[in-house]
Amino acid sequence: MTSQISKKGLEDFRRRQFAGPNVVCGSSDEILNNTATTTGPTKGLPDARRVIIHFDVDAFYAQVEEVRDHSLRHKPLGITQKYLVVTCNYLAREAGVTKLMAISEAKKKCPHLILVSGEDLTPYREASKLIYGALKIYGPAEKLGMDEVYVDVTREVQMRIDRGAMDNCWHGHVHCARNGVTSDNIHRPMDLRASAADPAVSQTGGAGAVETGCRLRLQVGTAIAREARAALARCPGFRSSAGVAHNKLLAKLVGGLHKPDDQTCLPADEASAFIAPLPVRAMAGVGYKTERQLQDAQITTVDQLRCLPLDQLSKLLGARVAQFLSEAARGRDARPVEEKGPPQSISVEDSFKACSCFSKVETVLRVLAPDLLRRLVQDKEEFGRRATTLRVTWRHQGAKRASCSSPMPQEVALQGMAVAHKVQAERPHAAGLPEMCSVDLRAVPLISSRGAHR
DNA sequence: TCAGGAGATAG
DNA sequence: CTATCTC
Ligand SMILES: Nc1ccn([C@H]2C[C@H](O)[C@@H](COP(=O)(O)OP(=O)(O)OP(=O)(O)O)O2)c(=O)n1
Repeated sequence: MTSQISKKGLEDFRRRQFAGPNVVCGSSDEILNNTATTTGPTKGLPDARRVIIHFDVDAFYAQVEEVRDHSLRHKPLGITQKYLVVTCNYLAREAGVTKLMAISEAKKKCPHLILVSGEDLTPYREASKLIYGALKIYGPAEKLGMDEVYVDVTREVQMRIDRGAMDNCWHGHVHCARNGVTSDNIHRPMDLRASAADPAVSQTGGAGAVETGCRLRLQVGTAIAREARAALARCPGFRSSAGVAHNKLLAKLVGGLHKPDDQTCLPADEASAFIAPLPVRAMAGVGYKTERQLQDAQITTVDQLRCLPLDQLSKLLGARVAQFLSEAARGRDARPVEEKGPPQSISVEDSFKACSCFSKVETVLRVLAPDLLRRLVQDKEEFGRRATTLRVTWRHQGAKRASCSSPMPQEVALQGMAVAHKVQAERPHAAGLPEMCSVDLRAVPLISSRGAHR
């Protein structure tokens, strides 16, 4: 009910500043005290010894289009899918356009907004590969979606320290929790921004005291992040933001604080005060449902989460989520950076004005099926894999999605139609019944066929 | 979740 | 298969 981070008014403005580190409980140095160890590439190292960088390309689709067509640069640009501006460049954002805004609204905010269709994701997938390739040279890398990459640079950091290849400089911003953070879009509390910096406490890089131990490791991490972002800007040609911290959770949380085209480091002793005032929804993993459940228990911020005993949290959210959140609320996150390899499924989907006539569904399937098959052929050429199962998912207006699977058929479109007919036959034919408004074809799992590669 | 489109993972 | 979450 109350205390939505999305409410209006003064009280909310204050809350939206997430600034006051009025930590209710928990010490301020959980991370340094943490003795948990991780598995994977840096297995055996205490959490605080890792150096993790989270990279996020700014306004990804928009930058891809700007690189493809230089005439789009220096103009407000929106990328569309159906009637949505799915993302836009930062010139458009200055004019008030936001991610996932309706085209009509975006045009009102910014009449000169240039629109480019982003319905074909192929160029973005290609760009994504280049980005990943450029970043993975710094250490084990994990791709999240198309434009984000975690890199565990612990070894690279250690190597530089061993060689004495340090410059004793902090690169980019070093976050100070006293400066607080906000969210520029009230509907997106996960997109954090640093509040106006207090010059007395803010730090924007440069040299200072000679650092040692964990601080030195992070400092070297900021040099690596700067180099990597410079490389990205030169070769594939994308500006990006980055977060440098001791684990994935914190690196991602601070990574966007000085977006666009800048980086932020979070020293271990700032972590607790930094996350305490954040809304729980800011943490990746806390979505719509979890936020609501926590709200029902009067929990909206991370420090409130800290105060709830684990067993009570488990009853609310289940043991797994509770365990993760309990750690996360204290700034701890032992999840390793994992190299995932190629995707395990390929899907194509289209939505349309609700329609029960089969001709529409058939028309859509006759486009989707060849699209899917093309991508499967490409995947086979690239990775020597094939799919065993076809899953058809559909949605009726106002209803939840439903799906059914079958062995991968010869004729994908025909299988889709068969499913559509079966679904229709099983529905009562009452007038005014909601009609189908989206279909999705998914090939899964993608497994190596014998004699592949090589 | 008001939308579009893709992918992962838990139960 | 469904629910939830992510970008
Ligand atoms: N619900 C979503 C979220 C993201 N994307 C796509 C469009 C984005 O360009 C890309 C990356 O998502 P981000 O959330 O990182 O957003 P941007 O990179 O566009 O902008 P920002 O500079 O805020 O990171 O993924 C999408 O299609 N649908």
